Amino acid sequence: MSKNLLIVESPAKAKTIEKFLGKDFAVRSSYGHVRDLDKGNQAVDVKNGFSPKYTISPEKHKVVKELKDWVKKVDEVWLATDEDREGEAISWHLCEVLGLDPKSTKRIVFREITKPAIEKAVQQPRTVDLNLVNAQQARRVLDRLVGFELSEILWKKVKGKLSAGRVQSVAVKLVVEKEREINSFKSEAYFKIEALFDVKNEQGRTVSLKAEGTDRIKTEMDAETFLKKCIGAAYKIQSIDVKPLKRRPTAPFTTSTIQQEASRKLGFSVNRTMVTAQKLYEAGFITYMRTDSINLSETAIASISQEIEKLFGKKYVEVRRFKGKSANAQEAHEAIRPTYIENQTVPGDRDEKRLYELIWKRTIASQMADAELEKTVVDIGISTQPGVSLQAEGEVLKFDGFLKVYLESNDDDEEDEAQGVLPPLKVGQVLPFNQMKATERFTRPPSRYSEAGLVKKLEELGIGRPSTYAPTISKIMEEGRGYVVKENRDGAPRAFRELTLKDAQISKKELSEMTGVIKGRLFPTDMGSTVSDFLDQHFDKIMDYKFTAEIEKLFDDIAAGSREWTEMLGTFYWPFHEIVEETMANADRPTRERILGKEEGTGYSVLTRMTRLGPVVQIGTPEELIPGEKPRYANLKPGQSIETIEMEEAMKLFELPKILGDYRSQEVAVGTGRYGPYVRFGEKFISIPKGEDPLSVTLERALELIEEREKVDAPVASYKGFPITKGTGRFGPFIKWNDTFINVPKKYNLETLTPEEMHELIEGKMEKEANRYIQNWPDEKISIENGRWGPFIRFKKDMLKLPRLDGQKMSPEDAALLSLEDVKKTIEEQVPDAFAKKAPVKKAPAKKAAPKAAAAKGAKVKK
DNA sequence: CAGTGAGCGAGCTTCCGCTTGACTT
Repeated sequence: MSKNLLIVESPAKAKTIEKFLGKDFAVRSSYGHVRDLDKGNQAVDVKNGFSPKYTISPEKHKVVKELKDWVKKVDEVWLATDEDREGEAISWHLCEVLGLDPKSTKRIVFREITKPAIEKAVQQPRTVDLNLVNAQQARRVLDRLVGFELSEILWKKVKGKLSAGRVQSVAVKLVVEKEREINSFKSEAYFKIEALFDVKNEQGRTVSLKAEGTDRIKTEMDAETFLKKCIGAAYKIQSIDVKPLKRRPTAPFTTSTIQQEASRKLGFSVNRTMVTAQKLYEAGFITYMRTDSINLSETAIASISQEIEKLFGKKYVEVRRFKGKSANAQEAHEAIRPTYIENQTVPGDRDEKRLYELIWKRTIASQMADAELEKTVVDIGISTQPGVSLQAEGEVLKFDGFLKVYLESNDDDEEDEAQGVLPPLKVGQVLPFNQMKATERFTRPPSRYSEAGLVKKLEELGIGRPSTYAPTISKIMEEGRGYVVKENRDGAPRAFRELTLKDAQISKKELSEMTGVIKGRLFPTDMGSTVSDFLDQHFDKIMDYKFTAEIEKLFDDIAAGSREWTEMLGTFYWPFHEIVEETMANADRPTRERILGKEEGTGYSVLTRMTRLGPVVQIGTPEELIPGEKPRYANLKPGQSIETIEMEEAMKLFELPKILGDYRSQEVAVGTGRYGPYVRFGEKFISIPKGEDPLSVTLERALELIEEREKVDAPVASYKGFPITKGTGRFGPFIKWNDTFINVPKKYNLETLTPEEMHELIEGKMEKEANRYIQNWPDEKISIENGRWGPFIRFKKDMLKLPRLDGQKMSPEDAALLSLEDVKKTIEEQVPDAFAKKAPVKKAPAKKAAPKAAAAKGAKVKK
């Protein structure tokens, strides 16, 4: 029987430490916080010194019970939660819950999970630092008060279920402000000079030497003048400047930097990065992944150096100890690194392998020598234009150092052409001219945040913690909340001019390039900018980027014992609360009206407006309309914003949907919906091909589309009673059966496909999915399938349980016999409203008001 | 894949930080 119980936060950590400490210690985990403020609105008694009401989190009851049992069994309990504010609080909450005395229970800390570090920690126990605990309580209570009171204002003034908080609201504001910066950015055109000379290289072959003008030229006329002056000029090398250059590796990963690099190099979302890292951590391959520290343990540094020496040789080793510089770092852990640096790869899925490789390389590189380069700048004079020169640049890698394994990538895809080696050149050398170009370029607006880019910015501002970066990003993009959306945008072609001087002739060309292609960047929605502006207007202090940093200083004072936590809360809360009350009572609902113009014919105003249901364009105001007439509304389409939409675009929203006519006594209409422009034929929707303007679709064209579709939908054969259809889609020719698309391999001809061949294809596909397929109801998106643990119901994208037979799980055979009705009933038990076409809107007449409700009604005073 | 759009009504929603839950492809 163990004499000691040691409690840490993470179960994976517990496992490792148990090995280090031997059989006198049982090591268990708290799984993070075990208690939190009560869920409801009464958890903080503001009038009573902000006294907080804590409860054990429902999902932690089991953990707490197990820990209690352990406490009874052992002689001594050691609290070994993380060495930061939250960790200290967890220890204190554990004392409270487990009935331990915080003044005498042993508290130990270590920043690295290594045997010496833990043995040393056990030699130096202290007790729980109540000042630090109070700093955490202040943080927790402040976040609750700010979050709930701001959210409640939004419910009243904007829309229910919205949320606001110290972290998320600032994150949204960053995205909103970036968008405004981009919208107000005026791109300027300029001309860039690039000349090519014919020079001999070391092997005597003629190669091109590229040189660029040092200044931007403003207009086409100036560019032409420049080129004209160059006709017949001599180009002589005036100077050659050779400079040694060093590049040093970046620090090992933190949560924020791994998110950025995995985003740039692997295209991972921050969530995918964290999920993958968690798996690697649980498997014991990497150290803890939620960290703000760039520090490596001494044992790690030693083994990394050894590994580098083994792999690349001694001269590649350079021991580095990185110093943290992030605003709000608490550094309770190490940087993210492989636990065993000898493992260059690990088992696991593709994501795990790739992320691990990235971590391994970054860690190795961080302890490697600088890369040494030699940068050459050649200055070339133009005989006809004294004072003006061209520059050629070259870079030679003298020693690769850490570049042997790792190069950090850049977020902004600036044209960072690799500069190569220059041919041999001498000062005074005259260069044979080949050609010169003046190309039109454009200044670029700032780029929108990627998920990881936003995390980086938040970290710089000291807002949020490693464990919350990914959840915060998800939160502001959440369905229903939708302050921010991640989007791709197709680019648009842009014309640019190019002037070329060759053989003493100047020629002009107009070319085209794609511009504005966007992949996975964050855009604010109109709800996002509305809420952000509203909060900014009334709560500028909390929306200030410096707010967190300022209160962090006060939390530090509390932690140092020089400030009382409830006093700090009082100083903050009461003025804040006064603004809350004032805003609740008097602030206008933000409608964000913007007049776009007058409608032709009626003369009614056309304006944008924010409604409870989202952003709209409205025609006609109550003052203009004749009594009984209602304003007309149109919803904005994805990608449009009430902030930027203009008259012409706005009026188009009212042109669709449009009825084109009748065909076979069914209505034919054209419109544009959530999934893009469509032609509707009776109940059937047919997508209009990409690039075709729905407004230009005539009845004739619509019938074409309908017939095309009918050809695809017309059954050409059947299998097991279900029709087979065929067509050509995005991925080539297919046949479709029972809602399943089956690709037609090249050896078949789609046109002449026989029913037998189709059956062959279907059976082939089914064989592949034999394990999955049992029964399928195509129209209902319901199927019964066979999973690893037996049969289950797939309903849309959900996987649901099957009913039990005599308390037993159903066999696949039994499951296959179920009728659609039985299955639907089972689904309804698990997913309420699963088959409700539309939620019943009309409610039963209001119940008699309960006395309490009546009192509340009377108490509410309208401004 | 359209229509709703104001405000009320009754009772719901909401914060930030720590952790890993878990029955399925």
